[in-house]
Amino acid sequence: MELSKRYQPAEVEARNYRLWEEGDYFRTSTGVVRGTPFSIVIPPPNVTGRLHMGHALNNTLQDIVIRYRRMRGDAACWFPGTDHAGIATQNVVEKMLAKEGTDRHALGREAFVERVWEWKAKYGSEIIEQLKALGCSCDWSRLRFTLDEGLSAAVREVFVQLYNEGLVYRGEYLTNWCPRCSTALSDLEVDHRDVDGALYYIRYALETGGFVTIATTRPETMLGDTAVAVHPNDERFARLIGTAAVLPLLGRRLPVVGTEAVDPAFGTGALKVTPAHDPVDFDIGKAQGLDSVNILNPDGTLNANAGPFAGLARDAARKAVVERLKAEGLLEKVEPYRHAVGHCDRCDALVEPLLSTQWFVRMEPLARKALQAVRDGRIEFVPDRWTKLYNDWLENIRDWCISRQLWWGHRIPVWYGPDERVFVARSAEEAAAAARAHYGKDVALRQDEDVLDTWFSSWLWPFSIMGWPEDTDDLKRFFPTTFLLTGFDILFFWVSRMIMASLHVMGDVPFRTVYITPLVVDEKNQKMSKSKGNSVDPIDLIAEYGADALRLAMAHTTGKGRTVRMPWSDLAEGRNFVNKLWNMARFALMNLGDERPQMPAVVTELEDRYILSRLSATINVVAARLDEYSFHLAADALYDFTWHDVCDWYVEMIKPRLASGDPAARGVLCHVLRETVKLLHPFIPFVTEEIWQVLGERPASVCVAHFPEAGARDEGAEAAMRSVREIATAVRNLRAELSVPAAARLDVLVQTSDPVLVAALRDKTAVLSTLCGVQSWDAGAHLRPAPGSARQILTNAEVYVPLAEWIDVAAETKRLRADLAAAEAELDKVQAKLANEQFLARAPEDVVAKERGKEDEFRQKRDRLRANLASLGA
RNA sequence: GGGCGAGUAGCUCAGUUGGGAGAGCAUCCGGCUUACAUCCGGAAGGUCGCAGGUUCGAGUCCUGUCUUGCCCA
Repeated sequence: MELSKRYQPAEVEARNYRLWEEGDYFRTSTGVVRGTPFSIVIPPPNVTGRLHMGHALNNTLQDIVIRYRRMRGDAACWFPGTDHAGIATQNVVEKMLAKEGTDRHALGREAFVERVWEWKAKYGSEIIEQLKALGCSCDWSRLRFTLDEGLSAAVREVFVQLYNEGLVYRGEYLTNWCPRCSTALSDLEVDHRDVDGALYYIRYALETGGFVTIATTRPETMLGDTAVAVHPNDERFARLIGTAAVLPLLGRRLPVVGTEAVDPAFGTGALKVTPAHDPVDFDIGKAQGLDSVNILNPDGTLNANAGPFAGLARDAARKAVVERLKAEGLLEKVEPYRHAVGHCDRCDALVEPLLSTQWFVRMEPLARKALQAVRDGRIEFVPDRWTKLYNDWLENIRDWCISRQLWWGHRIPVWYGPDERVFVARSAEEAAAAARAHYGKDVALRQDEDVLDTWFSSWLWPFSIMGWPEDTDDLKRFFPTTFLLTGFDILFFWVSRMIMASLHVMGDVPFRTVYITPLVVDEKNQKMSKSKGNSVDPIDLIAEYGADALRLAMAHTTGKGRTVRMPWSDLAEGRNFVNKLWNMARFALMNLGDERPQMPAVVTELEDRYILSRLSATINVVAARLDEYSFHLAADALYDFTWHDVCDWYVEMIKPRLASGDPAARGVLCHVLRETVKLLHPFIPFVTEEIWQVLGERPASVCVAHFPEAGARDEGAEAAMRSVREIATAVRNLRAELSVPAAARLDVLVQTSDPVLVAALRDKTAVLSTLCGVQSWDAGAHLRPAPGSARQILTNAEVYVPLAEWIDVAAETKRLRADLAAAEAELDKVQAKLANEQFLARAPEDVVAKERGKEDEFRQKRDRLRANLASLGA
């Protein structure tokens, strides 16, 4: 058998993913009912997207869970798919058109949408391929896209249902408008950031004479002012209420109104009111019955209402307005001012509050059910601190603006009659029929031009992906899903909304457990993003370290914090670990040849008993940690077991037995390798599959093998091994401290009254000799060290090595004195505790007993050290 | 302004109901020992941010405070 000395991930990964696909192992049948259903729906990545570190993290963890469940015998199904991502995708294709020197308007709607589909056909599967490169074991036969016909039908169905229930409505409200994307946005899609701006103080003449000064951060919006507001209790201004001011530059008459919405402490205490362009002003306008003057075109330039400023872009308009005010002596002063400004989530353009007619979802009734589902435990967040954020958001929820002035997405299923009467229907035919019934004849209907917010399809994902509104086998079997894993950045966007939609539409939760992953950040704790230039391409990492290494790094860094640092050192560590495992397998196979020996009927050798006990312990730990989604702890346990227990001690200890062809050692080694490979498979699927294939095990792929079952622990063997390891370490330590040449063979004398240790040492003499470079051992209760022996004092034993030629008595004395000081300090601590009557009275018995045990140990060690110092003449 | 994280070895972080401070990397020393130098053996390194409190006992619980990050307004 020819196995490379170093593990070569690239070739192995491609070959084994092919093996999985050809074996159809990830496909979960609905026909044959086997195992408990365990389902996950993938957070659908954007079709335009490429894999980023967040995906690498999330999908690794999901894959670990699903592979683990599959091996446990559950009917594990991971539903994959992609999201049409309205704005993002449209932006990408528009950019492409711009390069061609054209734009979507020149193309027209139909041709444009056609182009996007072409684009999707060409590039939309890239991210799927990248998920495969990561090793994701999704059931690809169930791959869906949010714009598929079935999922679109779900969108229309829900829209119609909610409309009929009065939960979807149309109205003219102030919405967030992105002039660059030229569409309305929901509140969630606006990113508020503090920016350095200015506060402009502007004088508004009063009809009664004099003027009032107002302060604003957006002077150009004055063109849309329809009032001036002051606080009714503000002595400075109260008398003005009921009078009027004159809007500078345009001369519009502005009533002065009183409202408690004004903060007298901000600016001058007088507020300009622009109902069409500010949320606070909008509310004031409604309450006071003020006019609204919209001064913006959809592209962000000023419209005819801006008078002489019409046609200017926003920033140009601001400059022009400020210049004119200055020229007319109406600009009192300008102060630097830092304030939060809304930016478009997608393109980073400044968002404008704009009065427009949009479709909304009434959220409060949906939110109530969603809160209840988490409150009564039908849905659980891990870590559970996210519950609070979820509750806070839902308790203060605002209606959701769902219409988007885009072409790429689900067209709003609303048709208008000649008299603008609204027909909400699942299809044009259904709308036409409704219109016919209403008008008594066929009329031409016009469908709403807008599309729905992408999230309006994503929030149906857990059931639309299973074929709803059809009544499918998948829905019966896998809905509600078991587990959802995603980042906290879409807790509101997606997770909460799925819960709301599912409870309302399906009458059940969409999933039972939500695991919220940390966010991957860079060395400076900054969020990774392409625009910042600090993002890392996981595909590059896979090329450099291998997919398994990346996965192990992801699992290993995932604690319970809110962020994880880009795990550079874990990547190398993961690569090394995979290579270590690979070489362990290589070594085993070199020894086993073509045989796959059985375990011995009775396991007698200490190290065999030990490794089997450790294997059982590790199986239990890994299963328990995975069941509670503590990925890092599971990874730690695997790492320790494989590297230290198996490679460092077990394999080293059985080398002599393997050399002599001992069947027990061969059988146990084969068993341990097989079980370790299965145990590791969910984390590092590629290398474990490769080893599985070389082993020629059944079943034909490790991904459908049974997860290991823990046997009984053997505490005696574990304890004996601990002692033996301690002795070996003591000898090695002496060699290193005294710079004994590697080739020198030592004679070692272990004085101990522990019969188990004596027996173990006598039993393992040969092995220990190899491990520590020893030629002769003597162990017993009443041994006397030869003069000039170096010594290591352990709790239950003294290790003596005659090393007259390397020993420096002064140095030896110094070392022992340091050990003595440490032992005495520990003893003092324990004795102080035991002298404390409160402690004896109040601490639990087992704790007191443990302290007494420690006192005994430390005293023994101290006495041994004192005696040894005395014998050195110190 | 409100909320939520994080502050433990030089670095990155573990530390599961309060009961002997850990790992990896980096450093230093010694080794190409026949699976692996992506390796093996050994060592050094910490008043657990600070100040109080609860407790027989606090890295762990409570209060305050500082530093830092994120979310919401």
